[in-house]
Amino acid sequence: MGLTIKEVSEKYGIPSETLRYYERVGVIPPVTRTAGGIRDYGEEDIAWVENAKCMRAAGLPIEALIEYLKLYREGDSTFQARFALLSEQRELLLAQKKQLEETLDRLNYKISRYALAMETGKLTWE
Amino acid sequence: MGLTIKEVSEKYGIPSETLRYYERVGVIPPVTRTAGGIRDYGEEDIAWVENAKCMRAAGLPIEALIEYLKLYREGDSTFQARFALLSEQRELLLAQKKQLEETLDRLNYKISRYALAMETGKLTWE
DNA sequence: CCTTGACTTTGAGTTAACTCAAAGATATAT
DNA sequence: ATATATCTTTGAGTTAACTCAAAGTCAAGG
Repeated sequence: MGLTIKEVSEKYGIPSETLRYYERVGVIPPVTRTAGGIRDYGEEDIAWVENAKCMRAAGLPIEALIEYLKLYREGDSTFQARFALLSEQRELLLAQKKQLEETLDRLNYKISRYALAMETGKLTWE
Repeated sequence: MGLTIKEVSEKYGIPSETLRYYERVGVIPPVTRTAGGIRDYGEEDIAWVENAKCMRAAGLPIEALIEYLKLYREGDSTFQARFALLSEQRELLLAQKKQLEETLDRLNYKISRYALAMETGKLTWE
């Protein structure tokens, strides 16, 4: 009654191969199966997929996701380790964001100069 | 009177191999040389290195930098093309920034839940 | 029943951006 | 003069994260 792999693939724009790959290497837990052994993505499964998609889109390495899932499956004794893992990744993202902003500033400056240059026909300094 | 490749490498934390690679593929223009043919990075050369470092740190593809330099060396007739190129890259960075913020939100939420869980000993919902 | 899609395993291929190595020739600093 | 750094070219190796293909089996919908 859940979604097939194809449906999940289309809904989230993730190739079926990648979904299987994520499951195989442990980015997401084993997906619920039908009696016949076919993947039948339930709400939980989909939440994991969604999460993986979000984290990957921001550039978290697959290794971090794999490690997180591993800890998750080990139970409550890994709260601290999971907390540390997520905190570390947050630091990395914050650094990345800062870098992005720096680069955007530089890009904006250049772009504004080109806008001007295109009016006057020449770059006014540099 | 400028800097040697080693000095630039150390100053910017970019391996010498990468500096030569950037020059070879056209991420930066040919570097000034001594009479003996050894690279002698002047202010301009260094400005290009700095720029490449910044852009790469934000994830701009090398291809974009190569294309930019190619246009740059073609002269004033490419203002518009350069403007377009930079604008496109800016759009990509803005999208990336948005994604980063989304992911940070999700990460912060999770982290706060773990902080709570570590006090109380269990995850309070999910 | 038949077609279409899903399943598995295995292994190779791809892309970006380096990164390293080898070889032999010069150059520079002490 | 000598030790250390640079130079060139060429080509192979690396890493991450997929991506594709082959081969053969199985399941589900009409």
